[in-house]
Amino acid sequence: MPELPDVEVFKRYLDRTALHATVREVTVHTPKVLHGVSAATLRQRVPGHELAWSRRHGKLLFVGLDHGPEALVLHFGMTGFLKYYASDEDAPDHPRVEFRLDDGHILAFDCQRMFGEVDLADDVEGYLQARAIGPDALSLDEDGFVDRLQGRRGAIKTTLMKQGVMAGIGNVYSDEILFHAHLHPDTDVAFLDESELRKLHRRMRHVLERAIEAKADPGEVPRTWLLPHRRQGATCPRCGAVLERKKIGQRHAWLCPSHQSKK
DNA sequence: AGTACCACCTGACGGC
DNA sequence: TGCCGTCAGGTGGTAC
Repeated sequence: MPELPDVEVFKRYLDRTALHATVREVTVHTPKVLHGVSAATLRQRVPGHELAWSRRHGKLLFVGLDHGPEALVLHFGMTGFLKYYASDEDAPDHPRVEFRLDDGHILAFDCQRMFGEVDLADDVEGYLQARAIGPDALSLDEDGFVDRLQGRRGAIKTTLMKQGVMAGIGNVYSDEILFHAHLHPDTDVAFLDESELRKLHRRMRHVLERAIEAKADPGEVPRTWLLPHRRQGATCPRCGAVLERKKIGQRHAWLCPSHQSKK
């Protein structure tokens, strides 16, 4: 479930491993994960270039080729992650695309369920625009956040998860943010006044930043969070009420019914 | 603009 | 033991 915090962790992993290495060879084991680019194009355009810079936007990770605008695009779907390794015995279970590097290591894009995507972008801004991806959730200041949400309607959970509204929040962290904001996930955005939206923005920032600090690891986030307790029969770490699971906008939300009351 | 539903895909898990 | 249905989760397409 790679959402913004997970992808930020992947970025930092890349930055301290494969970044600045030069690609020697690209091997596409599963063409299905390629979106918008062919294996032939990857093999033709990537080798010989340095993985020179990285940029995360929402759930997307861009890896720049040399110091130009062209970049690999990695989207991790539900089960994707990166692995950098030198020896075959350290290879992950489902390497879909492998980048053999000049430092003797391999950078693999692993994705068990193949919902992830690998692409090649001419430049970041154009790519985001073409895919109608909104601003990164962590790049929004309070005013920007209010601007993006005001005038909309529909469940707040669904709205936070729309990548065109803002990028990076998925099923798990939308629940976490709303848990911290004491808002029921089915609350209509139109019912939230400006001060409530500002408060929600502060909760969102706090949750995303703290999750990154915890390496997006459910075992590392505070036990007072919802995240480690999303399972049948679990109780709210704040008040002891039995947690509820509810379908909202075709997704399952977890919430505490006692302090996330519906507005 | 928002909602609903389906499809994609694999592996884990519960029920019988 | 083993088969089968269900679920997880992000996104995109389509119809209303």
